[in-house]
Amino acid sequence: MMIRELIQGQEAATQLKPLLQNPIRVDGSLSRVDELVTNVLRSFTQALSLLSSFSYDGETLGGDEVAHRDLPSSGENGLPVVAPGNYVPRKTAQTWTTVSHTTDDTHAWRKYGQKGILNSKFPRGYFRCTKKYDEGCMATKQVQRTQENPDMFEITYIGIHTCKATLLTDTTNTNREESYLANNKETNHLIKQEYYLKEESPSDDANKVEDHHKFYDPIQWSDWEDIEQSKPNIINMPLKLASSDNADIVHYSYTGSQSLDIDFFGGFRSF
DNA sequence: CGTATTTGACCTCG
DNA sequence: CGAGGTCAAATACG
Repeated sequence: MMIRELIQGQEAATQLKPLLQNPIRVDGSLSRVDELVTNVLRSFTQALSLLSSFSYDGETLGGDEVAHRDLPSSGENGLPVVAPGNYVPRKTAQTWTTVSHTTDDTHAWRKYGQKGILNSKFPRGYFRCTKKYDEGCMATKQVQRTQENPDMFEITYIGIHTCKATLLTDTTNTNREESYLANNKETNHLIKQEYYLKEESPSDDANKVEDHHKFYDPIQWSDWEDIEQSKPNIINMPLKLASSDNADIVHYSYTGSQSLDIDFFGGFRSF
């Protein structure tokens, strides 16, 4: 699978090269370039993800079973130690946490577990990307209601999405988790209604794209610029949803794969 | 009837 | 051993 990804990326880059060398741009070549660049990036991301997590479930790389125990954990700089003849299971997944009043984030998640957490009032829900088996996307998230403010969720994202972005698509299955994690179902119901209302509100075609953008991505692009270089891929950062009455996206933290820790607070206000 | 959720058992790691 | 994470059979959903 990893080889396939790399070959795809190589092919895209091969097709890209003449397009960039040719000074004469025929129409449509720009979007073609964009498409190819996207493919190249996607292939790299996917391949890297596979590389760093391939023995996570023991079934990748030809299904050779790799024992999880009795292996060196990890060397300095967090990189896996590769013993001769051994593939070392390593989960060096990027992780970031947000606190928000919604759990929606435009990706399709599937719940696979829930646990009571010691000293925590509320259970923690475990979600994986619905495309785990279609596209091998290993992204995961954990959702837990905060003690202090029960209608806020602390959401921890683990691993980047390697599946095709589901931005601006299907929203029917993505927020069911709310109903379950909810103490106050009415509140979530209201939020959900607002969510749909806003989504359907664009008046005319001219404003449609911008309306969507404003709604789905109320965090301004520039807010992320400072940490741009530390992130694996801006596409994979959580896109937040916020209703216009609330400015409650409170806290972001990010942990890169090279033990680069960033922790900062933002008071992002959504118009 | 296919897909998502629920939930207790199971697994892993400290 | 126990806390947290995952699996999977049963069940609910649409």
